[in-house]
Amino acid sequence: MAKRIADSTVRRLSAYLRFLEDFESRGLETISSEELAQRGGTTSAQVRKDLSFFGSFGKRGLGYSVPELAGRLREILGLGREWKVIIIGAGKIGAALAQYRGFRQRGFLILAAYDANDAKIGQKLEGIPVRDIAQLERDVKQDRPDIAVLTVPGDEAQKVLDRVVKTGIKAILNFAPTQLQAPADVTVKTVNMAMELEGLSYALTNRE
Amino acid sequence: MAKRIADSTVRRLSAYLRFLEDFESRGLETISSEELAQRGGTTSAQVRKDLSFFGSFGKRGLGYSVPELAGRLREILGLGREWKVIIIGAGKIGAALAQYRGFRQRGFLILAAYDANDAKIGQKLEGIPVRDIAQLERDVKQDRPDIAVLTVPGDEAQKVLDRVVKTGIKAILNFAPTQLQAPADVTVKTVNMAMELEGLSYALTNRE
DNA sequence: CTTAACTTGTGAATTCGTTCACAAGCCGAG
DNA sequence: CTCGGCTTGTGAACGAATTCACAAGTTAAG
Repeated sequence: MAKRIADSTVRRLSAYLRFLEDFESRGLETISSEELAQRGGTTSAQVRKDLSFFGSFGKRGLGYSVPELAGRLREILGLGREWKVIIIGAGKIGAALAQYRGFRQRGFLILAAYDANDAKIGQKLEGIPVRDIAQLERDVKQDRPDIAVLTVPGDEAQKVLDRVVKTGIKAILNFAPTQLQAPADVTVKTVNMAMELEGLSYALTNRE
Repeated sequence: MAKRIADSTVRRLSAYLRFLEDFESRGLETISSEELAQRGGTTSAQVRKDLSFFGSFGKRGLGYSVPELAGRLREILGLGREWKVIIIGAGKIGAALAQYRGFRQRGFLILAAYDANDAKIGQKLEGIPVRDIAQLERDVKQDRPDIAVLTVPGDEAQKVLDRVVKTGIKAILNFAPTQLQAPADVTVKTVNMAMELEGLSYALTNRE
């Protein structure tokens, strides 16, 4: 990939794909950048610019073929294959994620959850086996998961992250409300509810 | 507030506050923008610029007083008061949120959860009462919650949002993987796990 | 009192992302 | 085949956010 693509662009591509799938299921054949923009709360120029980083997929005067563009976006986003996921931390958030249908739907296969709590080890979490965190390294060597989801308490997150990174996993989805340090070749995305809530608090406090 | 503050700035303030609380609990008195920056994965100039939008809180040659800056940030973020929160959708994600300690810790008080499922109504979700969504309007009039958290399926989210907006609630935290339309005076923050996962998929697919 | 070592606060410069504006291409009607 | 209505793709203009760079203030030591 020649140019570095902005994070915001990738997020929008993800949103476009969701609308396209909606359109696809309703049997629509083509869609214009304008229609796509309205659904995504952006502008048609933005949509065209986003897509232009990856090629030219439309037909002037006509718009985009819905199935073709959807296919291209899946390809760009790397959704053409199955990604193997492990969840670390079998608490409430881990459980909520384990049953989240969006994972499987998009090709994310949850292999297992890991925890240090003996009462949980050996149980099932929404059908997914809970294993002893002690066997993490061995399992990773064998199962080769691509993504680790961290749902551990904030004060353990960095330590667990370091351990996960050492196994060679290159993508982390972190739910701990902590800024994590990782090597440059490891991608960490953090979902921080506390931060979002404080953003709402700020908005409520500082409005004209 | 004179100038409009960027979303990214507010998120960083929120991160700075977290570090400051950590420093505070360790009894440290002052901190430099450089130290704050390292913890937050940013630069000292960024830290100073962020703070400069709201005033000048530091002492040249010395740095910032930890307790003072923490207090200022709490004030700026509107964390000096209690915010009343309702959760709409008593599923797994709702349950995970209901038990999340971060809410109470930061002054967010969860009043109730709402659901349409008779089996859930009247139960407790982590100690929080689950009420009939039918009585939403009446309850809001009485309890005056500030924030609504939406944990409903994607295809119902817009409908539920419209209903919530009509009650006069001005701040929404949305967990449905859907782009929502709301009036300009209502702040909507969306936490979209599907989007984050696809961001990871993209990163894994397109690396040098 | 002077000097050296630090650190803030902030205009200026730069980089990054979005929007504008329009030439180029496509389609259908006549 | 030509014209009018549409829509894409993309440089150029713009605007927003980040980084630079340095004067000004603070402290401690001599």
